[in-house]
Amino acid sequence: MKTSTAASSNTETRDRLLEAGGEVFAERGYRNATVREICARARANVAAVNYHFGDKERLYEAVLRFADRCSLEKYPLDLGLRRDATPEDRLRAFVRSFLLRIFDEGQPAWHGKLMSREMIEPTAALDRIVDEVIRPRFEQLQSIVRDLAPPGRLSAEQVRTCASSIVGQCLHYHHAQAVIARLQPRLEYRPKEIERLAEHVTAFSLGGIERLARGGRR
Amino acid sequence: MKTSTAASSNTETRDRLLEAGGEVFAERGYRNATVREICARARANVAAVNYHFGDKERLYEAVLRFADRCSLEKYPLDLGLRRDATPEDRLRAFVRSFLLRIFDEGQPAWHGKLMSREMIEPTAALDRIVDEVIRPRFEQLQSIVRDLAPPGRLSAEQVRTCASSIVGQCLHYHHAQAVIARLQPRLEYRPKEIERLAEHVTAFSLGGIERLARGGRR
DNA sequence: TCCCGATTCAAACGCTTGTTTGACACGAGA
DNA sequence: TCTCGTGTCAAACAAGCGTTTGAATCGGGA
Repeated sequence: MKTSTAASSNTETRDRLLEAGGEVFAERGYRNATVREICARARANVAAVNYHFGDKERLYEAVLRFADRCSLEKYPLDLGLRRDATPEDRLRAFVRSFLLRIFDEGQPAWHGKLMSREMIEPTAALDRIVDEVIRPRFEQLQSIVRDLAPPGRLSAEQVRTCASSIVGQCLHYHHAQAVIARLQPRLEYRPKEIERLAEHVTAFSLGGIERLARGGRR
Repeated sequence: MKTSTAASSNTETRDRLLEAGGEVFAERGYRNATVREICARARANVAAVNYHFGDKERLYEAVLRFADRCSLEKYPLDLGLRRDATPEDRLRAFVRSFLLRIFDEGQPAWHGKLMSREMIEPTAALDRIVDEVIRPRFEQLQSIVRDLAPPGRLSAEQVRTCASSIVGQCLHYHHAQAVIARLQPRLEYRPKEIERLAEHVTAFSLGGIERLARGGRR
């Protein structure tokens, strides 16, 4: 029966597997995550994944969809801005939201980490993720970039590479954490540092777009 | 005996293992690379790695050192510039060299790929790599950034984050290849495209530094 | 009370991994 | 010619992986 009974300790096993799966997949990536560790964290038997989801891959897909739902609630696509926000504010909000999602340690902390994992170590789920999650956000960023330059000053390719440059900067701080920590010890990613980072990436990118819109070499 | 004999088919097994190891480690990362595939590509027995290097990890270390040596020959630290090159030219040369190393398909094509792997999926070798390879290049980039702004206009932290932004942009095009290919089909990384990419990253970053050096928000 | 479907569990399966083993081949030095 | 060190090889090993199995457990409806 689906109704919660005394047999299941509070939350259903299925839900605990989704939660534990999110954690472990985000930490280790799909391939290096083990079903055994996920089940251990969910306080479930090794066979639980296969019983509830079929196999490891379909658990992963379920985790991704679950993460999407949670994340869209917490970080809506409109970034919580008013319709008449300036392009500059929209860029700032985009970058802030991006960084917060990646470094989030809160409830479903792992959505951003799962996405950034998937970008560098793709699985069979990548096609769907690109279509449903990444492309919409990327289009949104491109439209912000377009609005930041006088009309017609940036080619379609320039808009695209600018957007890539912005995304690349944000992801770098997460991917290369191990290296950055060694290059600059005693750096922590507390909320305050993330705000400074967001401010830096925003300003740096505004400068980059500005210069490209100015055209030519100098 | 070390002297080449009729028994070894042309190049020594040890050398072929280094070469094959470089390829496979660069393609799959340390963990997902298998000794069996490396040995197969090197046309050697499965036991060859353990005989010549002790274990997989020490083969990896040997591959890294080997790659370092090859790479330093092809891409010298001075970037082949004259002493009186402008900071702008030095940045352009740095970015170009960085991208070429990552996308290189030539002889020891895998040095850049190995480094970029190590940054996002560190192994026990990371500490040494940061000290001997990454930190020197990063200091070099920071000094370029400093020279691009009027003296005293950028804080030490700003110089550091600018350098990170530049590195992040370059690495992104490599790490996120799978996603970028889906966002923009029929994109190839031929030498010509890499030059355009280098020009973009350079210009974008010059704009970013410029704006930050100008100070304040706008 | 009995039975049934849903769920959990320990144990095992088949596979891949890195590593070890012992036999074998071969050129050089005595 | 015999011996020895170096290198190669097929085969096996132990450990870890995802998955399967068949029995045990439990509540609710007949």
